[in-house]
Amino acid sequence: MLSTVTVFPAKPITAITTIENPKTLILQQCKTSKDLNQIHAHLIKTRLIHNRAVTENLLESTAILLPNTMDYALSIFDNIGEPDSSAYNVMIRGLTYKQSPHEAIILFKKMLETSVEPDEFTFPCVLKACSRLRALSEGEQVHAHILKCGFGSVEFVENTLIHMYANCGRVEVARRVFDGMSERGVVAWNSMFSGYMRSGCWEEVVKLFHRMRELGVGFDEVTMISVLTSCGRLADLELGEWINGYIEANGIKKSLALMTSLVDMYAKCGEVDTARRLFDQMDQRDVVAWSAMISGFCQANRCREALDLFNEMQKYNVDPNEVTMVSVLNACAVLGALETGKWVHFYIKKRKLKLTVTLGTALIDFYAKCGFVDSSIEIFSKMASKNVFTWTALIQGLASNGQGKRALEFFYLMQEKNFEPNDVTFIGALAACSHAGLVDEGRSLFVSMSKDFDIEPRIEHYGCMVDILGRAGLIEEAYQFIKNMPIQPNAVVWRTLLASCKAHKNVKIGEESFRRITILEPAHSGDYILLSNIYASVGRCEDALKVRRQMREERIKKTPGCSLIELDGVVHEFFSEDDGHAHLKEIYGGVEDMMKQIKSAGYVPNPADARLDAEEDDKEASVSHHSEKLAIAYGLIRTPPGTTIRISKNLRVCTDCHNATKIISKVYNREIVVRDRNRFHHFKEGLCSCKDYW
DNA sequence: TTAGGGTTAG
Repeated sequence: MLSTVTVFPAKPITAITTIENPKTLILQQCKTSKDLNQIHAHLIKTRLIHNRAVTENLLESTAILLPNTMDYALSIFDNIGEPDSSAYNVMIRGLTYKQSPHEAIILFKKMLETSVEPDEFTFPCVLKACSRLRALSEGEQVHAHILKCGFGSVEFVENTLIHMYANCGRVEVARRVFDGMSERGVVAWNSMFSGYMRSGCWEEVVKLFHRMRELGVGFDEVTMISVLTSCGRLADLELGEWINGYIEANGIKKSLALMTSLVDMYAKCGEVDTARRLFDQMDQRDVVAWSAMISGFCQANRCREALDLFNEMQKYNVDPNEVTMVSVLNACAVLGALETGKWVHFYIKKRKLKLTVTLGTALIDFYAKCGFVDSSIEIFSKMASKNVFTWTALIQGLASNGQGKRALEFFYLMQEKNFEPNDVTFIGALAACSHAGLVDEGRSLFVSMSKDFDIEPRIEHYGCMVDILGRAGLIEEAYQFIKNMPIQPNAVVWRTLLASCKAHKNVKIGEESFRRITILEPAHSGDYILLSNIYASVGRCEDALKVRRQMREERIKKTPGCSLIELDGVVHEFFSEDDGHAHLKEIYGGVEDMMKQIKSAGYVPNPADARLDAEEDDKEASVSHHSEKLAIAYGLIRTPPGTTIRISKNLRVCTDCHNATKIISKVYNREIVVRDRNRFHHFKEGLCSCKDYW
């Protein structure tokens, strides 16, 4: 402190003994560079600066202990006549952590050039610099020096080598170093775990942990955190619970990080309620803990609870960060919670959160899933760094918003920019072809993915191809394509063909597709309806009704239909026959009345549904649910001008909502967004901007 | 020197 410094010159020369002891050094008490200046001046005046121990302590204080004094440290260093390895170590360490790992490596080179022998403390510092820069070739050269200097068996050095190789993406080399160690402490094991985790080799973590246990090596909290994280990724509940049991049995204190890994493990293993119980038990919860729980709900497809928890987090005054927002945006995208998502975007800008690759990608995905693909493109163009996920999210977003050609433009552009498409990118590109009706392009992409990109087509890719051919009306070709598939077609593939048969009125192949579906899995209600609609579309109304009757006789369970409507930033879920939102109906009038109004506005259900309407007792297969949704939408449309009505539907084929939205638009002449599974349709004046429509 | 939460499809 300054008071100490002011009395310092008055002290007799015996003060040197204090100064020479690095641990009790006054220098360490410096808080600002001004304090440092005064001491430095005094050292020069008293010639103590020529004492090596004193100078090195001054250097350590400047380079490591104080912030923003690296340039000062460099000037001191440059004035040391012949710096020894300790002086170099201090500077390399300081540069690595505070200023520039790059300069740290340059300094290490200078050290070798001036023939200063590195010691065992030099290498961990310089390796850390290589790690931070992911400078593999420099790291390898340092490794060579380590061997040359005979420090290859120093555990401390070996641990850092493992870390360096793993961080540079060479986890297999890290493993070789690990295997070659004569003695492995728990840190070596933990470094290896962390290396595998960084490369996403979760199985290897678990395997290595079992090996650790076989060898009877003791493990610590860091080990458990790594293993729990891996259990979550692998959905290995058994091992996760074993660790939890171990913690309980040994009375280990659960730190914040350990608790968070437990919450994360349970949530990722599907035990979200257990995770929530643990989360509620935590006596302190930081942003990581909250984020883990929020993402847990998202991954369990409980997005409403994710958003509720996000609101609760704000009540606890915990500030969300980039990672939190990724999960929140994910939930908003699934729920179609446009207002909430927009608020998140606003918050990111206001709080100047870093637009990381992941966060940017989540934003792109969110806007695209809500049908605002222009906002997706805007974010995409603003992102400083992108990866294959970013490009894929945009391509998929464009494809599912009816902009197939534009999606393909980005698909080719990404390759020009040297981003290699992956298997998911191809799903997006093939979907783009299917929506844009680009059959030949789809065919050649399908061939190219295995030939040029070495990606083995999976069932999803085959499904996309069937969709491309089927939508284009090439039903027979699509059928032959399925029959010639080298892998077993699943119900989804046949269902895709069935839907094409409905669109193109192909009874024969439609019947065959339906038969195949029933062999593979019990047919869904939607399959019966598709088949029934195929019959109805060619005028075979008796057969259409027969299918509906069969459906009822076989008691085919219909998944409860669900609509999501966002009103004033709150997402309301409506289930078929559910009366939970009676208050909304009260506000906007009775459902029955609305039905009448909709019908009087000219709603004409398609022929098969019209017949079903007549069958009063057939509630399961009736159109009433869908009409109810429309009625609610009809009510909500009386919100102020400019309000976008957002209906999300999961069950019906688009023809229904197409008819329906026509009516609403006709009456109110407003833009309406209708969501069909993961695709949004914008309707203006009754016309959908998305050309991809059954 | 080691440790907790995140993105594309289906």
